Amino acid sequence: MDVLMQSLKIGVNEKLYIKDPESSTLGKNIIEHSILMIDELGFDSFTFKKLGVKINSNESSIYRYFENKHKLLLYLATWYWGWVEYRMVFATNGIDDPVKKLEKAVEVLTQNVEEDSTISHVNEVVLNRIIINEYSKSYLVKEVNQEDKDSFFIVCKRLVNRLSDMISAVDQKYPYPISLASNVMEGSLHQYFLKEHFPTLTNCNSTISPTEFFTDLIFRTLNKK
Amino acid sequence: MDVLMQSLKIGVNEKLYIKDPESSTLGKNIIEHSILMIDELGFDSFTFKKLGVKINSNESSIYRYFENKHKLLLYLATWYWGWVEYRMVFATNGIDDPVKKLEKAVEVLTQNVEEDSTISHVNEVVLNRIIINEYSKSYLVKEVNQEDKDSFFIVCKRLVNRLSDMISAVDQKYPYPISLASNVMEGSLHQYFLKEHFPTLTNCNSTISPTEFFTDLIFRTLNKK
DNA sequence: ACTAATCGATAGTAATACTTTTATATTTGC
DNA sequence: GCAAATATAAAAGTATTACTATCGATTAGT
Repeated sequence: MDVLMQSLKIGVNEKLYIKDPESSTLGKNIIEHSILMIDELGFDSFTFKKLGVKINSNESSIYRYFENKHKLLLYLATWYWGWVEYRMVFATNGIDDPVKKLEKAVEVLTQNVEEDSTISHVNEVVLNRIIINEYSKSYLVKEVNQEDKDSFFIVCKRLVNRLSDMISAVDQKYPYPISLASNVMEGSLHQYFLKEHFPTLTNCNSTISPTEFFTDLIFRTLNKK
Repeated sequence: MDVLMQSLKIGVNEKLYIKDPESSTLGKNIIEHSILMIDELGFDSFTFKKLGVKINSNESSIYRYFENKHKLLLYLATWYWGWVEYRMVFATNGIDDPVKKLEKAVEVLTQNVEEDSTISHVNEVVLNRIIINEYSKSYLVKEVNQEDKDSFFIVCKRLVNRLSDMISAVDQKYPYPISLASNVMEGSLHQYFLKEHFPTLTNCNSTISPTEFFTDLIFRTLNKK
């Protein structure tokens, strides 16, 4: 990953936290170890009490940063999509051919986060795993409409819109660009999940990647000029 | 819906319950009102205690039918997919043209459950809403591999395989039939969710249905003979 | 009429998801 | 370099959840 990334700070909606975790050592510790712990225990079994023990801090101190674990998950998800968006914009910037541009965008969005490109305290490889396993839980809640009004999903939405625009740039007549874009985003996470837990429900495996499947799907679907 | 449905009993894996809810009035009450209550409160806020109050029964009595609310959700989901599978097999049976057969299958799988075709105590319209909003939570858990071994997802898997076979029957050379099938199943739920809560992330609305989007997607993707 | 199964009621436990208070550090502003 | 402000740790407390266990009353089957 580019050196530029090391000084990059992904901006996250201020309503998602009480105190900015980037502003202190404890805050960064919370982020770093919550990622590892959610991955280890699963989001449902993860608690602030357990996290407090792990980082030698106190439950009540963590509550000064995040209202609850749901907000923390939203924070991590926003950070993740912000990071993906950055990489997507960076990777597609300057590509003039719409087909190649879309191809690159799909690649960034759907590719496996492999190399441990750890920026500071965020382990992106583990965070990617959390998004695959837990992201749906962040929006499949009764409060989703209010949370959308509070712009908690704005980064993810922007990303889908970017992809949709690139789809339309390839085929202006295609009638469902946004649905295709949201389908690729969500579907990609799902194919990774299937690959791991329900291998009989996907053709993706060690040789065929979700990127291949979705790239093929998109370009079969669109009429290239 | 066919009269035949009225006498139909959808079989559910016996490990999912302690006592068969179909075997008593209380059991049927649990099913009927848990569906309504999960829809109303969301799965996260739903508890056996609240359900007990609603049906004028006792928390501990409900525990005699289901180990916990997670198993109840798995039960409802299995019932739902069994019901969809039945309708899909019924609707596609006897269609010889692979294209028409696939078209029909996609229609059944992705169509909105509208008419209140209430079989006995199960309200399928509301159950469909629950599946859209909560189904992911039934498998996005740490125990998923063990639960898969216990065959909790067998009905859903069979359904995806049926669709995959119909895809291959249309285009034997298409390399990702299972991924396409699982993508349609999961993606369809997701497009309904977006339509309801994130309308800017989907082209589906009151005039364009998820069925249209996915039918179009599949037939653009496949080479018909 | 007897037996087994079913159910409701009550009580109890351990864990969760917080909130509040207080004492102690640490930082920073001057 | 010191006072004031801020941050953190520790402890205690509350309401709710997710169960488990026990017991007596009712009902159902034979």
